[in-house]
Amino acid sequence: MIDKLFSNFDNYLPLDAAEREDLAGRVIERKIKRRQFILQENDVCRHYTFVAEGCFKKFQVDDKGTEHNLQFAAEGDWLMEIGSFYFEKPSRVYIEAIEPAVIFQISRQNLYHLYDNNPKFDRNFRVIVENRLVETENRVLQAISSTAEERYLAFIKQYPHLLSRLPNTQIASYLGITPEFLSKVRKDLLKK
Amino acid sequence: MIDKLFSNFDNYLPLDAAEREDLAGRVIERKIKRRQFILQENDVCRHYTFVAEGCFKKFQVDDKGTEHNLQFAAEGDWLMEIGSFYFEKPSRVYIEAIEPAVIFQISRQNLYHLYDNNPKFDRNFRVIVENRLVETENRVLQAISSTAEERYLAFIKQYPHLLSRLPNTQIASYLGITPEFLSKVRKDLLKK
DNA sequence: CCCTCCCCTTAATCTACCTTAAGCGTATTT
DNA sequence: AAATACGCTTAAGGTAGATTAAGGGGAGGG
Repeated sequence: MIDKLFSNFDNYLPLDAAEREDLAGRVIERKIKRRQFILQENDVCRHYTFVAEGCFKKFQVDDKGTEHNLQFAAEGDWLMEIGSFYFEKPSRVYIEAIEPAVIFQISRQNLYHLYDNNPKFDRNFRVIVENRLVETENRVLQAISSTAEERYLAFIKQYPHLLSRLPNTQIASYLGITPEFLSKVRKDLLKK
Repeated sequence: MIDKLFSNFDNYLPLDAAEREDLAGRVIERKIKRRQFILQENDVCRHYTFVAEGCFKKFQVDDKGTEHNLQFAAEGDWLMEIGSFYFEKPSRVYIEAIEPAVIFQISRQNLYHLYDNNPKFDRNFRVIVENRLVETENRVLQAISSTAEERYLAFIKQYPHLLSRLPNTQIASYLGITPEFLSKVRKDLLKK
């Protein structure tokens, strides 16, 4: 299972045998049940999480109790609350498993160890964060400039593998609309 | 003027004399006029930009020709199109000066040189990107969960120094609403 | 295997926000 | 100093999307 973690780095700067060993000694493998939380509001986010199997949602809850999905993460994705992780501040988000999952987690201490001892890790984790930033800026743009229908079509295009695995209520929350309205959007699209 | 660049790093890991010298030799100082572009759509973003004086907007233009502001950057802020910069892809955004400005720019090559030769730069630029990510995720959350009035109030709170310097049309574009509706929001707030 | 809790959908009413159009004041340019 | 462009506002009418309420189907957990 840890091979999935290793091969994730092949997308960036691949790891050699020694680096894989170093990494393997610094991550913890965990099995997570459906609906289990790996981060709750007000807790400090103490790990970078790599998803080897399963699917998570990262979301915030407003004063009315409504959830707002900020990110989905499935196999091969990284997941963290970056502000909480680096500054050890209480998290404002929850991270919850949507499916049974297997993850690898690395602590801040161990991550810094990797950064300090090998520039390749440094570069790799930089690119991981940069990719998240690109994705997130795209979302801001879509949110301020596109209709719900356009955003739904963009979601389908960008995350086809998630479409069949997520209930529409979760997708609606991600798109920033109500499940009822997503239902209407989907119906209107079928007519076309 | 370059002292503003140096002292920006005091927010993270401060630079010593040798590091300042190294950095100074690798940045270019430029004076930018009002309405001048430092990045246009389809050009590759070749620099990280530090704003020492003045103010910029980073925006995207949709098919109807409408501008959508993704970021404002004033004194002490960093500015780049990260996807274009690292992957040398054509930019989808414009960066334009709203006021006459003085900036320092560093090329990818020189930035990598700093990364490779001193972990402190590495760490500093990582934090700069991480902070952008935190800010951008906040914006996504606001966009999908708050009303225009709430977003306007949050903007005032987060960027009070920008409020008096930006025309309301630009703020409206940042908030994802029309100038006419922002005008109404402001009127309604005054009544309260 | 049953029960309960999700999840999806439809439809009516309501509201936040957009569009268009027009008028006015103040910078910027010539 | 005139000309022009730009920014702010108001208001009427229109649309995207929220809210509320209700019913039916399917899956997970006991």
